[in-house]
Amino acid sequence: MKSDTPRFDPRLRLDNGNNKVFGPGKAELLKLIAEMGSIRTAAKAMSMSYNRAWTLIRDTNDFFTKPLVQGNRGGKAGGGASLTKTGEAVLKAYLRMDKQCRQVISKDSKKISSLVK
Amino acid sequence: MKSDTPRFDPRLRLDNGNNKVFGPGKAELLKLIAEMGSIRTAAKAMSMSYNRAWTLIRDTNDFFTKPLVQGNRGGKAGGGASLTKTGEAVLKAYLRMDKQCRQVISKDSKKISSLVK
DNA sequence: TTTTGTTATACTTGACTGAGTATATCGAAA
DNA sequence: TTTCGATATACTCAGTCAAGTATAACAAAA
Repeated sequence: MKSDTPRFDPRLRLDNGNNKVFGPGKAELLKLIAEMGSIRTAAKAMSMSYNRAWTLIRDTNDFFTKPLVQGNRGGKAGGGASLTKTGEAVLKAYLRMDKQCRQVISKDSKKISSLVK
Repeated sequence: MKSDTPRFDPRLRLDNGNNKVFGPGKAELLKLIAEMGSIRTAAKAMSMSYNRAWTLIRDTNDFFTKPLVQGNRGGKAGGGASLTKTGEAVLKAYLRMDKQCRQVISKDSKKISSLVK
């Protein structure tokens, strides 16, 4: 049973007034880095330039009291990146929020979607 | 008890692939139009140009099977705008979703926010 | 000490987007 | 029939943001 009717997407964003501290994009990026162990590979998986990904991570690391991503240069494989404990905690909490939101909006989301062309 | 710690904002967006069909901006605009009875006044209240507001409404009306906003030209007051039944229904459902999301994310939102500089 | 593939960083360019501007349209009331 | 303040619509312009490009730094292994 597949539905191609568009549904609401809860885009949870944390903003500090001037900057987009954390949102769905950074969450997805963190998730992919955790899975793949590389900023470069994660960026490619999102069809995002490495530059953009790196900039997002640099900013993210700056916004929090402790960095969320740790990068490692050199070595046989050239290097890699992984989530810190803090990064894992933030990602986990974010994913939980996202899931819960999708659950509570389900009914109204369908209702509104049914009125869309 | 006021807290100036930034919190997550659930930005519920309905997307049809190419277009942002409905989201927090249009919801706010509809809400203000309902309250004020005018696109112009509502736009000003959001520090938004009338043009921008009108364009958003035109698109919104196009996206749905029935228009959400009805504009009236002429008359003593020059005209005005109001929500249709559909518009009221969509806005009401959206606001309900928004409220429920804020409730379910409360705990995790605080948790993540506490890690922000 | 050369190779390798990644992270780290600066700079330039092009596309998108909203603001601004201008103008036409409308219809009730004066 | 003139006025009035709003809706309705088409343009142009500037600022923002991401993509692209280029290059340095790095450290383990061959």
